Amino acid sequence: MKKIFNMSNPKVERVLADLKRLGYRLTRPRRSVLQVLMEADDCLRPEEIHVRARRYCPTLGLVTVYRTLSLLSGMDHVRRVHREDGCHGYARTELAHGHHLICRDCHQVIEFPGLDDLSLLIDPIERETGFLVEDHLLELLGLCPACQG
Amino acid sequence: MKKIFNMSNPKVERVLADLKRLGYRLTRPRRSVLQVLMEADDCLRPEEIHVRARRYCPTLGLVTVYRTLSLLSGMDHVRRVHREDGCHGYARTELAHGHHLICRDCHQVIEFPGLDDLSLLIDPIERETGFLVEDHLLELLGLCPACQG
DNA sequence: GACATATTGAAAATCTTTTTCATTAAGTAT
DNA sequence: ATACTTAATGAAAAAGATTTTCAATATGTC
Repeated sequence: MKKIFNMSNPKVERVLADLKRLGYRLTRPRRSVLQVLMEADDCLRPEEIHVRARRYCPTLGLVTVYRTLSLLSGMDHVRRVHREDGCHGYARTELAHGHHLICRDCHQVIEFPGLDDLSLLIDPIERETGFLVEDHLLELLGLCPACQG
Repeated sequence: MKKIFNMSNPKVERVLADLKRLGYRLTRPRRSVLQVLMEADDCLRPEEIHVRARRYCPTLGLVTVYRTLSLLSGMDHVRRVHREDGCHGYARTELAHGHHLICRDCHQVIEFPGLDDLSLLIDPIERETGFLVEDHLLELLGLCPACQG
């Protein structure tokens, strides 16, 4: 297999292996999108991913970005994140655990970590509704420190 | 004031009073959108609101639906709800408190009530981040009882 | 290295939402 | 009631995001 660009990122490798396992081809466009997603520390819109990924694959089309995002989120390697402005951002699953602080003034989105255990909240709901809860999305809306002035 | 259509709904009346108080005109198109939102028990997409509201105002344009939704959500009488499919739904604020159970199989959205107090969760976050939290959106993703089979 | 076909990029189509602008109608004064 | 002022409306066009179509390309395999 020809080495296309530097791909020392183990997160990228892991997803590539999974794609291969499922019979998908490991193409240059897919690698480029994956590379961008795995090296990013925040969530990106498809257009932004397109711009960045062309560093690795200059012929990359926006359509392929959409298709790759759809594929990857189907496999839960990336996750689609709702944004206030109505369009979507994508982030690798580790990042997109669904905990956000969103400022209603400057619209910045801050991730906040360390809140994986919502079982106190979720357990009673599962009992009452019969729903099997697999994941959660929690967004807190308000004012960031800078916009409170 | 001429009675345009049956408007015994006190929720509608309350919002109309608020619109009036702020100097907005109580137009037939606005009444029709409001009527639909306040009689609905789930969240509706703008297109769906348009269809239903034309029962009350046959000349109603979709553009006005969008404008009215924007006005009403600015006043927090209705709230925009993110949907899996990428577009938005709107529901009166009581309904749209941001607590949803979403089934990944049949995509039904179930509201669950009675969870207004997330202060145990929110207080420490406010302390750590300096963020002022005004509202929250909590979505639980999983499988509804019917789709677990 | 050649082959079968999954994948791609470009263009066009779709769908949601916003903007523009001439027309209409709500609220107020007459 | 009638006239007046201007906020609000509807239609068309524009703008944006996303999907579909399809001929060309490149991957993994033989």
